[in-house]
Amino acid sequence: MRSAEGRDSIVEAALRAFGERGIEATSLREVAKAAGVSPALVVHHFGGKEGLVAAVDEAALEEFGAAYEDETREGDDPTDLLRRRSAQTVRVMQEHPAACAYLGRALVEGTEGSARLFRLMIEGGRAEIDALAERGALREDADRLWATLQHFFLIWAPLSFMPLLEGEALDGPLLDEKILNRWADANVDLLRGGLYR
Amino acid sequence: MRSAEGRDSIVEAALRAFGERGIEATSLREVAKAAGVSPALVVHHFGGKEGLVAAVDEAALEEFGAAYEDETREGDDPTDLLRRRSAQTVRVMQEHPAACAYLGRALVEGTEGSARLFRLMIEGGRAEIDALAERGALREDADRLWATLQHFFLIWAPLSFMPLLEGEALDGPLLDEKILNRWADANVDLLRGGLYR
DNA sequence: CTCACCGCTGAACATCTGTACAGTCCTCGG
DNA sequence: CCGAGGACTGTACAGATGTTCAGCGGTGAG
Repeated sequence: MRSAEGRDSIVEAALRAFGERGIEATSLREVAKAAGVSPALVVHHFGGKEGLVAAVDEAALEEFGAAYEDETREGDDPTDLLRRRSAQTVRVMQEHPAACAYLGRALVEGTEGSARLFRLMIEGGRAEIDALAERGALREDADRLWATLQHFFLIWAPLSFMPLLEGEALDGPLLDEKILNRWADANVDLLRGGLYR
Repeated sequence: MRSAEGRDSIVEAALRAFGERGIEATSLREVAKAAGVSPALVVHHFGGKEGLVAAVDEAALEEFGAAYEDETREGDDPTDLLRRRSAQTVRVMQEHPAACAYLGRALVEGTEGSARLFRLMIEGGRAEIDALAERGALREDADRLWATLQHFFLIWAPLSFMPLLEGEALDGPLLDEKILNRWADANVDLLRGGLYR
């Protein structure tokens, strides 16, 4: 049973195509052609486009989650935690550009997997904020729900707006190392001390 | 010539439908039915779907731009400027929910009008940041390009992620007054002083 | 060997999409 | 009154899309 060969190539091609052109905008036939496979095989393996999207969601989340292993060491000061999380995010995005691009799309197209990702990010982010708050590192008047969402926006909005950014504001690919680092530094600065006096 | 009647009802219906379900996901026939009009009339007036999207872009941008009149008075301190801009945004979003929802969608679906909106927001935001910097209100080490983009994300990401937010994180419509105010306050707090110590 | 199984395909199908076209109704300038 | 023009419609069409189905070929268990 070398079943996985065709299946995996389909998921891989779909991940890439969905991430680049959008999920709804990409047809089964395009995915099949990119995977070097007949459209019927996609249906055979996944039952239809809906099943394909679910499988791609699964694959992207798994890849992302595996890369985003928790490296937190308790006891560090909050600025370090922020910096470490930031560097981690940069690394994940660099090493898994296709999965990140796909998830950025999925978040605004509303797939089921993206809702799961959103819940995970929100719950994890909230927990971390609460932990920082207990250590007295958070402004005591902070709105924790919206603080969590702000973190989420600062991280994911660039991915969802990627075409716009790359076409109108940046001078290169968002997932380029230099740009990614500038972005991450700016986020840390904003979260730590704001922009204005 | 009461030409505008049918035309306007089509644009209005399209704005609403595109904002709710997405542009690509909404067919000409749905728009026509919602406007109480035949699909052929849409083609007659706009030449096709592409033309419709352009017209809706135009209408949304005009509505948004007209509502977002510049009320800046020079000489105020930066915190006031931030608060005023914030209140202004809340007001615009409350009073023009359909246009805002549409623009949020358009930004991630990449219509031509959305690119124009993006450029406007970026240029305007950048100019304001530069002005604040000249008055010494900006952190001197701030990355002004990304600071501009951060402003943009904090304002527009919630609109683009609206279904996700309302389904998973908020306990009501994003464009509700209370929620909108909490959001705006959180943004001002973050931009002024960051979240952490 | 053989037979069931499974990955895989080509062709066909119904449906939905955007669009074209011929023609109807109404209004308005002459 | 009349003719032109434009808002508007019903119908039809070509193409794309997701999906179905009968069948091919190779592989592994009995």
